[in-house]
Amino acid sequence: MGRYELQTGDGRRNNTPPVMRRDYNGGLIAFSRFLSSFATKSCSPESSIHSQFRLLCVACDSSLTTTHTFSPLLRQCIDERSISGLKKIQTQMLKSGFPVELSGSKLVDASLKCGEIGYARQVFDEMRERHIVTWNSLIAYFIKHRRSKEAVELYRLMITNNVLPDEYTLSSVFKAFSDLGLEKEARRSHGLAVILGLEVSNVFVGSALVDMYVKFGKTREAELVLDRVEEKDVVLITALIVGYSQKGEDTEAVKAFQSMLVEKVQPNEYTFASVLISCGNLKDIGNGKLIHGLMIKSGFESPLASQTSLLTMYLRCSLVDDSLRVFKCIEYPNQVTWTSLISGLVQNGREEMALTEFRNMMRDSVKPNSFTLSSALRGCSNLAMFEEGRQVHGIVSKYGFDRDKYAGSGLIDLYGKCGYSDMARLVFDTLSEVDVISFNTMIYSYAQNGFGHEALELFERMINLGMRPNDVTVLSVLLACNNAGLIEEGCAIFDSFRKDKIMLTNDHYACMVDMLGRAGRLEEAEMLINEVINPDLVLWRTLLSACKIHRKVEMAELITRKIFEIAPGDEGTLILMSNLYASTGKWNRVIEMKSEMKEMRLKKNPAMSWVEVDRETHTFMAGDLFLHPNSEKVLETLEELIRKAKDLGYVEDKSCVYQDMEETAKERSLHQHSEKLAIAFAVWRNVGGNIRILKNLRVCVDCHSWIKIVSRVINREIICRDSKRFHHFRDGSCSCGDYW
DNA sequence: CTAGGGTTAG
Repeated sequence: MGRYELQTGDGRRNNTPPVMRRDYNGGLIAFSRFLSSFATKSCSPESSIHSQFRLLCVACDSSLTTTHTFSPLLRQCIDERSISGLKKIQTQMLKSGFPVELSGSKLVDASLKCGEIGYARQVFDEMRERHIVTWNSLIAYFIKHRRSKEAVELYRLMITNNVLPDEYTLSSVFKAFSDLGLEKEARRSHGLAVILGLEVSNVFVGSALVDMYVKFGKTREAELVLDRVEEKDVVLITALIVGYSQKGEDTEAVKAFQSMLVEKVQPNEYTFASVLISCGNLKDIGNGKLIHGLMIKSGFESPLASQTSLLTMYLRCSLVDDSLRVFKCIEYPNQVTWTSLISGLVQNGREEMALTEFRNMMRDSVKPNSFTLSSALRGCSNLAMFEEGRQVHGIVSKYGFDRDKYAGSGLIDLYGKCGYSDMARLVFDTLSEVDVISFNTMIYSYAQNGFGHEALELFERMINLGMRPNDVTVLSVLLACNNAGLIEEGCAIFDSFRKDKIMLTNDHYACMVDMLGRAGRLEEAEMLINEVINPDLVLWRTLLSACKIHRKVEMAELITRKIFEIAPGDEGTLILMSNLYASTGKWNRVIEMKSEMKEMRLKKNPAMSWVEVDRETHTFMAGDLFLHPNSEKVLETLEELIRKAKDLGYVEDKSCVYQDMEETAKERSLHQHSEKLAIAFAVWRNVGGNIRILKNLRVCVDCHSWIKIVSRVINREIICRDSKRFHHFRDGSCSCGDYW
């Protein structure tokens, strides 16, 4: 009998299993205990089930079993995920005279714990009468595996079978209702919970209800449920805080958190994770830091999700250094943590760092998702980093996000901002699902590249698909019309949306003012501004720049007075006026403007251009010939390009010079504009393919006509992104049609 | 034997 040798609870050696000793005092209990200890002491699970089973058969034959006797063996089967074991137990149970109605609950539970729904369902279906626990177990299983539809179906079946749900049923089934959006049915079950008194008495039911109303977006009703629950706990209150936070009712979230502290309910990692997001949204760094301290004091600073929220909070509050300090303390950042860091850095204008962190993430073999990729792509497109963006595109493909709408709109934005709206369109056409934002991004890409008709066509398609355009859509379409000189189309679209006043913001009006103003319809533009309730600085400045284009000094002076009422000594206005006076030869007034600027300690933004050559970005500043180490070669190339351009008819446009100087000096000044230097550099370095340059200001008339001719001279496309839009120079003309 | 809440995006 060596194989039955075991250590009993009191330490004595015992060579005979209790059942063999026919111990009538508690023999059953002893047998169960024996099986348990056998199960835990066994080294080889395989043999353990087998031997236990043989013992069980002995017990059954001796009629020494209750359903309880099977528990240790069931536990063993669960540990080993042994469905065949469960089936043997069922057979044995039936043989011992236990009907499935009696053993079913345990079997269903064990089977579900083994992850085997099929067998559980089979046992369930065999039962003619089912204990409430059986229903609950199955429903909970479906909820846990996000099979909400099956959960609800089972719940309905339960009701039709006249089985009343209890607190367990209700606390899980509400999640399925919110998941499926079954609000009406959910409310009926809520009513049932009220009738059964479970809404107030059971905090599990209460928090499930709060969570459900929160998911339906009904925070007010969630509040009402919470108020009725008798004994409020962390989970209940946290569910409501989460609701506020996700709905953007951030002030409410912080308030609920504070009252939770007053009620002496201890917040935990979940609570911290959500309330910190609200602090971030509110840019409430005071409460944010306070909560950070509380989190450390309560010992909940280590769970990853709460650390991620902390990181996000600091990033939203633009405290990049603090956020990096938090990040450094995180031992194993996951996908979400990295994504939060990368997107936060991009939002704070730290694109280079964001991309470095993106590479670090890849190095650590943390998989990116569509959130991560769209953030990394936005980092690239903000700086028009084409090569870097191409590499990220490679990663997008590698992880199978080519057809994803989030990563996709990042790619569309990237190609759009790098001047390749055709590549952007290729991405757009492969998306598996498009929504308003995909359309907006694509329309905006066309808009900034001056492809007005394409943008309008897409807009029309969007309407035909029954998609509701939003304010960004309208702005992109208007911008497209503006950049392509499609004034009548733009006015028509604007008028059709004007009835829908909510859609139109100051930005829309600014776009229209720019459009009309540039077309010389200054009075109409001014009438539009007067229509706006609160015309802002940008609107007036837009009209002012139209005055500058058309050299309407008188009107400009009137507008300047208006602007100075809102913003005395506004920098942009002074620069515009100075340039207007310069182009109309009023040099005295130019000096006045400049001295005023000096008084205000304002400095004009230096004009700069960037060009990417061999994956390296080179910077050029207007008039600064010695910024670059190869300035001699650059100048040599530039002179040659100017000479060749002149052969083809280029003449300097001296009205672009806003300084009073000799004519030859004006010419020299024009020759040293930053975009000319950048192009000369790219030509000297013999860039393959297109030349792409980026400017911080708008391209001037002189450079524009020069670049047109140069594109023919070197027989290459030159793409220039200025502060507003793209110009594609090809074979002597520009995509903007000389209208910008 | 069965139950409730969290972090990232265009």
